[in-house]
Amino acid sequence: MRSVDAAPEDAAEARGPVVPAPDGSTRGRILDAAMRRFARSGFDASVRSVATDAGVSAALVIHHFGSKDKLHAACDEYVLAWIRDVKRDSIGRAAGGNLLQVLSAADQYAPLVGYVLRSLQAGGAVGREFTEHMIADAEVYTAEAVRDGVVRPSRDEAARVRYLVYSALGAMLLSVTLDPPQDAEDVTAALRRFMDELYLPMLELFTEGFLTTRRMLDDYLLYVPDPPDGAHAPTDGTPHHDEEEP
Amino acid sequence: MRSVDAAPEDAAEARGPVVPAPDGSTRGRILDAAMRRFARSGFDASVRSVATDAGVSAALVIHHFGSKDKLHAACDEYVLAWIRDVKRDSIGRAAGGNLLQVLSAADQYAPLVGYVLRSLQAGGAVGREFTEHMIADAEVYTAEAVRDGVVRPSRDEAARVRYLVYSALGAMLLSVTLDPPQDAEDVTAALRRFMDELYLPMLELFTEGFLTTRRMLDDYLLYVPDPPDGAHAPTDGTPHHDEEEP
DNA sequence: ACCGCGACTGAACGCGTGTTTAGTCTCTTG
DNA sequence: CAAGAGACTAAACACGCGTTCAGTCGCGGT
Repeated sequence: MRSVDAAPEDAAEARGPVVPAPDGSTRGRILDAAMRRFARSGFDASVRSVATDAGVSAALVIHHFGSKDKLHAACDEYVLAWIRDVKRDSIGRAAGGNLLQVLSAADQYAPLVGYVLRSLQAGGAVGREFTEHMIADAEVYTAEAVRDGVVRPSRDEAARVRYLVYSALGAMLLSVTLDPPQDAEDVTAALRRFMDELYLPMLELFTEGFLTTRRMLDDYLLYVPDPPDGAHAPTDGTPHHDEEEP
Repeated sequence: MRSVDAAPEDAAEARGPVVPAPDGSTRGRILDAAMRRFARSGFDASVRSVATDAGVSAALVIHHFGSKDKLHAACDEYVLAWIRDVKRDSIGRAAGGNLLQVLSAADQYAPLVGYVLRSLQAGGAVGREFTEHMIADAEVYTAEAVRDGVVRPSRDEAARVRYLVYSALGAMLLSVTLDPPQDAEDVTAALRRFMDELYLPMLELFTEGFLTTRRMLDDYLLYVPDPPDGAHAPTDGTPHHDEEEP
């Protein structure tokens, strides 16, 4: 039931889905249409609209999925399975915590990306789970990077990872929300444009930092003595109030 | 149906109290109720619900504002005027680009904060304008800070400011979206909690950076020769290629 | 050949929505 | 006082929504 369906897909639809493709069944067609419609128009899209997209009646959608909520849940599951597949197929490339970037690089994943963003926007299950997965992955990768000496250790690794993921994801979400692609079509292009613009300042910040003085950090460490992880005491950065600076 | 532009509006706007409080008029009460309802329940809240909140009939809401869209627009204007007031009264404190933090410190601004977040979430006019104002302010403040030597200069100041604002705002938005306060009431508490958790990694990143090596930045600068601001050449860092690690 | 069953549909139901209508009440004004 | 104007409301209207209903079609099993 994977990608066995070959003939009709190739001709009609531009590219056969690489991954958990809906089988040829009508139910699968409806599920796929629903996922794309939700990605494009948000979860307020009507059942009738996805029915039209799938070329069936609205009643049939309910017949197969029971209710709109269950259709939504089925889409969530479908998308999560798809994401799991993509991640398994591209381990390493999706490192660094920028899975969305990897996804937006290939247009075939456009509906996936759109769906994830819609779910993040609406606070749905997919958004939550996607975020937590990214945090979990990023924890592993940054731990490796710290061990290899290419990333500085943090006084609270978990908090840092969470901060980084929230910042990156949130910035993307905000960008496409405030300045949505007028084609309402591919968010991937918008995401790429966003990253082209903002990659340099991110890199700058990551390698050179932002502040020239340690004062704010030291003051904070003095004020709040113990971060959750007691392993790294604030003793490594000797808190003294002076500006070490050229 | 014509009564949209009324006289009392002029009076209220001209006086401009500390907070653009709604005058005693029924119209003002409706406007205030609508703003709070939209902040709490999003812009899908029904006209009838804000009418109930204001203690009037739904028809009267339409009678005073013409339509739901115009009510929404009036709320936007109302909130923007309020924000302008707050900013004028707390110049300096709202520096650094963390106006939302300042706002969430005082519970009296809870509906304001909620409204702004809802507008950011929905991509509304208030969200857009709020973001652009924050970027404009942050540009001024970081320019000062760079001149004073407490913040490192950037190869593209405008892009950096935009990146910082989008990251900060986006992270907050994502946080309250994915993990909304179950009371559906004060987002300010959620925002404070969010900042308590993530202030340390932010400070760490800003003073110490994230990467230990300049390789990624130098590679990028080599690959993309000229950032919009041609002032700072990438000559300061010597790019060298050794082993590869993302 | 018949039966049954699932896919499938057009039409309708019930509900909530934004908005309109017609009317009442209260005040101001000539 | 009469008349008008505006604040205000209950009721209704038109519409889109998710869902249900009754029925048709086609196909596999006995």
